Order: sequence, then C-alpha cells, then structure tokens
Amino acid sequence: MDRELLLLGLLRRSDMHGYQLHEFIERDLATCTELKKPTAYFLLDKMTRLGWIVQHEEREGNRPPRRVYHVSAAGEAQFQQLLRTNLSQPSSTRFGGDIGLIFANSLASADVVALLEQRRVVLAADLAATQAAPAHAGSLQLVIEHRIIHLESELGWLDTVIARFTASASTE
Amino acid sequence: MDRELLLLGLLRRSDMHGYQLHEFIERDLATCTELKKPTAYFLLDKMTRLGWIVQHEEREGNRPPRRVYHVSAAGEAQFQQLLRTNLSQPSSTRFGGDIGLIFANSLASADVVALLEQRRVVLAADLAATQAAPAHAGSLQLVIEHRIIHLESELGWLDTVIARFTASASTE
DNA sequence: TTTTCCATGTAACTCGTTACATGATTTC
DNA sequence: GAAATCATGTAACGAGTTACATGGAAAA
Repeated sequence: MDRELLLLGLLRRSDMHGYQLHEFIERDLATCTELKKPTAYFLLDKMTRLGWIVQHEEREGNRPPRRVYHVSAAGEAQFQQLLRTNLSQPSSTRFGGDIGLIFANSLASADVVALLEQRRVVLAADLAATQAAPAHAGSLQLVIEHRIIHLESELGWLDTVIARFTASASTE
Repeated sequence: MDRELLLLGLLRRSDMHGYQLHEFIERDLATCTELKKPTAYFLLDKMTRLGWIVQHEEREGNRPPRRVYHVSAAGEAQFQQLLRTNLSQPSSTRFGGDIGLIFANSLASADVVALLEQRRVVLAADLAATQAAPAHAGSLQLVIEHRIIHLESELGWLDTVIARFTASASTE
C-alpha cells in the first residue's frame, strides 16, 4: 500500500497525469523509492476503479491526451488511513546480504575479507552520494537523513565484520 | 538468488528434504529470513531442473516418500558463484515507512508524534526480542548482531524524528 | 477419536519488472 | 532528417504468498 499512499499524497498536492507522476518520482524521490512507468499506470487505473481518484482528459492539439487525476473524497479518506498506518508501523527490513555471511566459513577468511572490502567500497560510495545530495525541501530531508544514518550504521557494522575475518585470516 | 544460495548452502552441509529445509529455516533462521513451504518446494524443483541438486526418494513404510536432495558438482560451482556475489554486493534497502514521513505535514504534529510513538513501541519490542535471543552458533551470531545494530540505529533515528515533531507541536 | 505432525504438492492471485508498441512534437 | 521527449499503454514473465488438497502416523 506504500505506492498507493505515495500517489495519493502527490495527487493531493496537485492534479497530475501518469507521465508527470512517474517523472517526479524518478527524479526527485529516487533516494527514497522508485516506481516504474507500467506500475504507475497500473496503479492509477486500479485506484480509479476503486474510486479513490477521478480522471479527466486534457488534450492539446494533436498530442496524445493527458489523463489528469484528482483525489476524490473517498481517496482523501483512504489517504488519511494509509498515512496513519504507515506512520504507526515500522517497516520490516530483511538483509539478503546476510545469507552469504551464514556460509562465509565455506571460504578462506582472506577471500571473505576481499569480498567484503568490495561491498564496503560500494556502500561507501552510496553514502558519499547521499551525503552530497543537495538539501531537500521539508520532510524529504528527513528521508535523506534516514538513509545517511542507515548507511553509516551499515558501514560501521561491516567494518567490525571485516575486522573479525581479518583477525581469523591471520591465524589460518 | 538469495533463496537459492540459502538452500544450496544448507544442502551442502547435509542432504535434506523439503519439509526439513522449510522447518529449519522457519525455526532457526527466522531472525534472518523466511521461506514459505510452496516457495521451498518450487525452488527445489527449479534447482533440480537446472541440475544444481539431485533428488533421491526415501520411503519409510506407508508414509509419503521423502525427496532428499543432494548438491551436484554444478550446484557446488553455483554455490561458490552465488556466495561471492552475495558477499561482495551490499543489499539495497528501501524504507517503505519513509513515504508516510513525506506527507507527515498533512497531519497535526501532535498526531504524528502519537503515531510515531506507536511505531517506536513495536520497534523497541522487536529489538528486545532480538537481544533476548540465545547466542547462536558461529556465523549466525553475526546476523543477529547485524539485526540488533540496525534496530538500534532505527530507534535512535526515530527518536530524533519524534523530538522534532514534538518541538513543532508545541509551536502550533 | 480428534487433533497435531509429517510430507507432499497445486491453483489462484498479487505485485512488480522488462520488453515491446504507438504516435505526435520538439530539438539538433 | 534523425533523435530525444511527451504520453499512453499491453503482454509476458518472475517471484512470492495464501489458500486449498491429500493422506498416513502419532499423540492427546
């Protein structure tokens, strides 16, 4: 329901058509989430069927008509509901990268260290890029800070793991 | 490919049948990942078709026959490949819970604080449960520590967010 | 004797992605 | 005249889940 919340929230600010929504999300919200074009169009159709949004066509000359969406009263109620649920529940995170760690003892510790160093490089680059992002307006800044804090925590943890495997490599 | 790595890694230690794998993952690896029964059976079929594992039936009396799986040479190569990829690449994390935050200014700050406090309770309970988990053998301990560090980081961040909305609630 | 456990699976569905298809318009 | 941009979608696929179906054995 997070995507639906996102679309409702954006449409509540101003009416938009699918292309516009997709573009905004890919450009301005990339640090936070992503939403492919077909998914956007599909969800807009679905939400129209559910009566959360209403669509009206705008046509300019001979161009393909724009379907501009507007949040209905039912959609506004739904938005409030989804927002409250989203805020009150932590999103469960699973670390797929931990599965490899379970089996790290299948490799020589030196190999594990080399591989984790590679992971570290990518992670550090991600952190640097996020930190370099220009200060964003309002609550979006919170999201960027969240990402930075998370990446810093990941880096710190990764360093302790690397240190351990480095230590055991020296005794092998 | 994380689930495939998981199954290969477990089967590499000892041959098992589907039910056994599913049970082990749900019971002993619950902190780290989950794998539903149909998914397990589906993946085992797929990996058999790919030649990564081979199956042989064991029957005991009148009970349903067990399909016991064993990692083939090709499967072992695949395991090495998947393991190296997994270790060398950070897993990208998306925080669905941040989408609500983008629209938090649609609510009164006091409401946001109340909702985030709820989130905090759940998060804190999760952390307590993870900390209370008995020390696990070997590299699984790493995974539990990862989870603890992550949850602590999340809690810390959540507290700063709550503090900000508390501050702005007092000036509304 | 009814429930739980062992052990297998199928069917239907949701969610999301990639790749493909269309056609006008503006920019180089 | 070619390429990028605007604007819409469909079709096919993949991953994973829930709910359902089966049937014997052990435990309550």
